Amino acid sequence: MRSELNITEAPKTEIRAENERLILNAAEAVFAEHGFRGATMQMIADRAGLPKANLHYYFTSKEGLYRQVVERIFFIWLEAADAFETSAGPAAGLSRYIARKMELSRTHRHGSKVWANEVMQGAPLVQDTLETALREWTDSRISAIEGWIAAGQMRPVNPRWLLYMIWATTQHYADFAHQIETLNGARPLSDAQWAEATRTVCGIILGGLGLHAGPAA
Amino acid sequence: MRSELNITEAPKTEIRAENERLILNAAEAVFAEHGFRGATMQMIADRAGLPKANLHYYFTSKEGLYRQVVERIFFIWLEAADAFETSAGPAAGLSRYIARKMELSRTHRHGSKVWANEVMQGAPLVQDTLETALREWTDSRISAIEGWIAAGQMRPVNPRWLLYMIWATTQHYADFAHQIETLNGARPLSDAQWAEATRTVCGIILGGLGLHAGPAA
DNA sequence: GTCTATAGATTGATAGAC
DNA sequence: GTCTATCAATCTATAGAC
Repeated sequence: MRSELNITEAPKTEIRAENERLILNAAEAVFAEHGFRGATMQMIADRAGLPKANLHYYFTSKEGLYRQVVERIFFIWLEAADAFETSAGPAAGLSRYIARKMELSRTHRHGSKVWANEVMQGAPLVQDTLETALREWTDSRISAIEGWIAAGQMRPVNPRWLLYMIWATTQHYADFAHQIETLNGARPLSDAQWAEATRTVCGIILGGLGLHAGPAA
Repeated sequence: MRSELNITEAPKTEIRAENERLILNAAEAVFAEHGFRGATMQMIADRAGLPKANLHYYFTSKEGLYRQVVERIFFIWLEAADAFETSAGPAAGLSRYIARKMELSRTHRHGSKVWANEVMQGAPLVQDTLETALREWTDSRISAIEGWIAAGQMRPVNPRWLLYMIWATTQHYADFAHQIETLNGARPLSDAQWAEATRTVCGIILGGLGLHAGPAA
């Protein structure tokens, strides 16, 4: 007595995973452009190609959806943080980190904008993350840079302003992508332009620290 | 037959100017935090300490109010652009421009955020400004920098990525002020910290271009 | 799991007493 | 010039047929 149900394996779970991914991607794009309050569930639904009610079937509320978008971004940020490897010295460590962050600005533009929006609004959601995870990560890298300076491996600068400079410069290519593309004749940056921008950013910062630019990867 | 009216000179005009200023300042702060769609007239009214209806008495619509806020910011941006004086050579020209932009990030945080929000949303309002005024200004400074490079006054880099780097780094101190202050123990940067950050930014960029840092003013 | 219909709250904007 | 009351539109969220 075999029924016609269960023809595919775990159908409900697959549909759920696929739709959640669809909605999360749409939400990321809409939250990126309009911020939390400016975004509407209707915009997100339209972008996902689903009726508005389906969003509330998969996510409890607008804030719950936003929270998951922000969490996803934070894990991507954590992954990029690993590129800041301190064991190979300042030139290699900094240039790998800068290159990785430039890559993320190209591949995860929306995520960067959502983070920027969240911080500009006073971090109502990620305040504890700033105070714990980001603070610890920042302090540990500041110590590493101070070690390099003490060892005479780079010019003495306050590591904090150096880190902010790297964050600002790399994330600018995501957050201000529209301005950059407008000044580029309304076209996205080409592969060659991304590579040159990355090389220029690495070159100026490393040069400013008295280092020779390492391989941009 | 002297009436009790007209005791002060031009009372209506003074009241109008004062209230418009009050509303514009409140609107700039609210638009900075929430973007155009996320901001509400009620929030702006509360911040200005006025009933909501008064906003519509002085400004025709939410969009009209937003437009005036953005225009005010653009004039401030224009003023900063003048600090990029090319006649004194790269070290003086660039360091004065960087110092002026850092100063603006400190004194006009909200304006910078409104601009960032507007660009992140795809510049629905200032698109023509990007294509005309900003493009012309950028092209003229790129030419100036290319002149310095041709004269052997600085290391050869693509001037475009250099300009983006300066914009990104300086505006970061306004747009991400909340993150910076959180990492500073929930306190605003002191005078000394602002000065040191400005010196560090100038030092790294000028050093990366093979220049000696000029006076940070 | 999907989708139409709609409830309940909030929005931009205006009318009209003061 | 100020401010309460209110309208029409839009928002988040849910109910309930399919």
